[in-house]
Amino acid sequence: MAASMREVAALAGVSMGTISNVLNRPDMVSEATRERVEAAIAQLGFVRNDAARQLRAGQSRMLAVVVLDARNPFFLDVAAGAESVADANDLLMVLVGSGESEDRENRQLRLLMEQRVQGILLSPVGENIPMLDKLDRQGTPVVLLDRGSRTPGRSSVAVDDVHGGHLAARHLMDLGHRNLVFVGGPSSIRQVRDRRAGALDAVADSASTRMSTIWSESLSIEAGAKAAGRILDMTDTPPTGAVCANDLLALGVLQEYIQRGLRVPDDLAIVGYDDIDYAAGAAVPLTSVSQPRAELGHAAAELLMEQVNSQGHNTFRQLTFTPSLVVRGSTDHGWRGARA
Amino acid sequence: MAASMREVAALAGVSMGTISNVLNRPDMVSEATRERVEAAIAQLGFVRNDAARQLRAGQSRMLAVVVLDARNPFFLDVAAGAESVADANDLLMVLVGSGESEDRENRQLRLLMEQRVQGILLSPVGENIPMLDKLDRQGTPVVLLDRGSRTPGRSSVAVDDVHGGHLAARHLMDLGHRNLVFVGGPSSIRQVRDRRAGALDAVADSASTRMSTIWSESLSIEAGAKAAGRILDMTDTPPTGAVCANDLLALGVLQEYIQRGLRVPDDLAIVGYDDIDYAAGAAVPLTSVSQPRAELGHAAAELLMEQVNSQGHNTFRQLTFTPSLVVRGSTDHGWRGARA
DNA sequence: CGTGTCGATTGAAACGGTTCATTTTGTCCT
DNA sequence: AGGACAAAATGAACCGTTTCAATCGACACG
Repeated sequence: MAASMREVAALAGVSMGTISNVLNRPDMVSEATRERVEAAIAQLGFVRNDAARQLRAGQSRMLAVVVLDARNPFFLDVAAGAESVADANDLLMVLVGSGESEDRENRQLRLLMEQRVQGILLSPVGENIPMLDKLDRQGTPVVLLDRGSRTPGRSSVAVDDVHGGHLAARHLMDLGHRNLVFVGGPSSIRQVRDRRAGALDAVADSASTRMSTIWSESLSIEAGAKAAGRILDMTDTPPTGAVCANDLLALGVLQEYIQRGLRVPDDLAIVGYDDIDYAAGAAVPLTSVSQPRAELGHAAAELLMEQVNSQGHNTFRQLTFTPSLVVRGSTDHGWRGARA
Repeated sequence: MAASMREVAALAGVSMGTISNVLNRPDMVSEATRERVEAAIAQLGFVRNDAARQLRAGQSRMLAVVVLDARNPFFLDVAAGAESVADANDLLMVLVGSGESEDRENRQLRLLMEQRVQGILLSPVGENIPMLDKLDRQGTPVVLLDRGSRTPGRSSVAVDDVHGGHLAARHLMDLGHRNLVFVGGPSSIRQVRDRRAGALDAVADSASTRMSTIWSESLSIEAGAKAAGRILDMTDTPPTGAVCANDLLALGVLQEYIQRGLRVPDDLAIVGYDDIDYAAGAAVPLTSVSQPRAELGHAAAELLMEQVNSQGHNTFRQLTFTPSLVVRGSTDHGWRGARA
């Protein structure tokens, strides 16, 4: 059913080599021949078989982004950043979600390895990834996303989560809050630990400021709503400001407060993390620590292409981005947002 | 660098055919040989080259989902439904976002065609897709997502948007609203037109009910906020209920109302469409028309596998799902949601 | 001891492109 | 007309796997 190069060659009355030249180095072919070949291609509806091409070339024209949670808007924005690089190199960028399961992640990485993808941008589920060794032996470049890598033989792109946590807590302290609470979890996630550490660090600057921690089960809206209930139970020293490990948690806390007729930021000032689009769109727009999402993806993809192109003597690099704070209504009572 | 089957065969002291059998039909080889081969595979870190495999087999082990907007939670849920089918068939499901650009869609479809993917689930940007002809000629199965197809020679999975629109308007009418407004756009999008038509149909049942339309530029939160301003400008016959073409618009309207100190549903009852997770998480949880998102993806993937497996005499089918209404606080004042 | 059977293994031919050394064609100059 | 040289086109080897007819070895039976 699918026409092959051989048939195109027969129809156009040329050799297969010429067809290949028309496809890959058009200027090496005379005008007349090229037109004849192109007509034949159109007539037969020929589509180049990339399997055969990559069998010879040794690698495919795909770049894969494997993320922890394909539904988290943060990762989607990161992927969008990577896509611009893929476009520029005429590669197909493909998004694969591991759905927080290590088994799935392994299976998907295996399949991608078998595809001989050009490279993988990986935001891993767990701390140590046995599959990485296999990928290395196989020669598939990998760049770690959103996680600093300790090993020098690997490129990674990350955001300084400690600094981000610091910014969030500092902002609340600058507004006069002296009794803070950190909402996040599970503690097995590195990002959560780092952000908390940063906040604690900021709090340590002021002798009069305290920060407690509420460990949530996950990083979802529901977990945030539950956490709000536990904040309200802290009647002896009620917090006036909350630092949340991500925006979904923050949205959950916000929702629960409003549901109970309380006011934000009057009763509780809330800072989120990631600055996802839904943060600005909340009923009380969320102050959030903003990560350069697209730039993150872009930089990671660039590092990947660097590895792809520098066969042999790779230069690995660890990039760290700096987050910034976006102030909105959930902390600043007088805030009037600019509307796009 | 990457070990090939030939090397494994040499190390294990068997022929390539045997290696292939160990990989694909393990029970055809003797225990002793299999163990020897497996040891060799492990030692060399051999990974099967799918390019060569698919060159022989004629198709790859990938299934692609190409969606209009990879950031819309609705499509992500649909993709998750399709993924379960991919898993069951040991296929790699891959998500590709066309970012609402027809050029990109074309480019990506071309690259996928070259990959000889098993099939494509497509939620197209425009109304007519020239690339479909090429895919057909090439023999790549395609199932249209979220859009009924008029042509009998093609499978599709869609939701009855007219019915959904009807449900939304009917619900508001049942609550006593007699002055409605539909918010949606651009009108070039089929889903928007169908949902509006359904709502108009419901309104036609009651002589005392009216519905006007506000055409928005896009289906985003920002567009919803703008639309809210225009609703508030309708001072002669102020609407008391709004039917929105999707949840993002509804969230925008909601946000703007609350921002201005108005109350939902008291000042305006709002119905959204899609029932994305953020709908339930809004400050005033959104009543929404719920589509069976995961089932949609699941069914579409099943239809695709059907086409893949029934070489030759394909039986195409057009499936239509029925949406349902989920009532929450944005229309029902007395609503007290169950919290998970 | 020959013969038949059956499971395990082999070896070589595909699959559809790309590549590159080689041959053919075309042009220009003397 | 002949020779030199560049441009254009050729054709066969190669990439790594799968497949299948052919072969091998072991064992049972007459």
